Amino acid sequence: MDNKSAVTILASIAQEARLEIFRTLVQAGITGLSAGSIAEKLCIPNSTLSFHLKELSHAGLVNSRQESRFIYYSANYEAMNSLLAYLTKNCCAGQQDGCVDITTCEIQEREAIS
Amino acid sequence: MDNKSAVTILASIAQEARLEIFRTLVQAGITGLSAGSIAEKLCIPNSTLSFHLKELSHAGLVNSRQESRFIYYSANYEAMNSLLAYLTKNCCAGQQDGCVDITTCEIQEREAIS
DNA sequence: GCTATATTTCTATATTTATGGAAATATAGA
DNA sequence: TCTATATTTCCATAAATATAGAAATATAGC
Repeated sequence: MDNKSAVTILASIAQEARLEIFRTLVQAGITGLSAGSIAEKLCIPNSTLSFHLKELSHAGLVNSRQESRFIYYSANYEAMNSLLAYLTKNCCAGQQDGCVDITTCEIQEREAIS
Repeated sequence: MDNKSAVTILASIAQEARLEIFRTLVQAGITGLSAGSIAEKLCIPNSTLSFHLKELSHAGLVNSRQESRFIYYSANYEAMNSLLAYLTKNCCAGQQDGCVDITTCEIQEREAIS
């Protein structure tokens, strides 16, 4: 991850409609949702949604796959992961004085097991 | 955290100069850096830097404090934390199929102890 | 109060971005 | 091939954002 691609990714979700779309996809899981069902769920006109999905795809934050006449969009979790790691990289220069404490599902899972 | 404030925060770092400034502050720790030293370190004209710092402050991503003639800017780790939590909230609808795995310094610390 | 230093505000220009209707382009079943 | 459905592209307009020089505003030491 470098500055430019992080900016592209951040810009892709620095917009109300797109952030809503992205979070919907994050919650939808790897199967994702079709463009039409996103449009319906979030009340976004098709052409506008298409524009936003293109922005998200272009940034690499969402993946898409065709299935019959439908195109399914899904969150790219690896990209999200890389972005968050980039933002917090070398946080506090290695000191632990107030740093981020993110616990997402994989970590919750790991801790539940141990 | 809601959609609007997340967008404000994301927009504040969805710009090359500001992302660089923010990451510099994240790495600088709670003491932060003076406006002048940021300008010098990143080769950004004062007026431009001032504009960007205002954006970051307004979004709540950085704090500032006056110390003699200097103004020190520092990362707001709580705000960063909230943002990352918002982005990954209810990730994969509770399933663990490819989710984010962020481990920042507090977690590293906790794991090093245990 | 004067001077030097630190930072911000003002200003104008250039650039990028968001919106949604209408038309165009796929895809697949009959 | 015809038709219905799904999605994207085209387009024009409106709005927001980035840039940096010059001027203005703090702050502190003498």
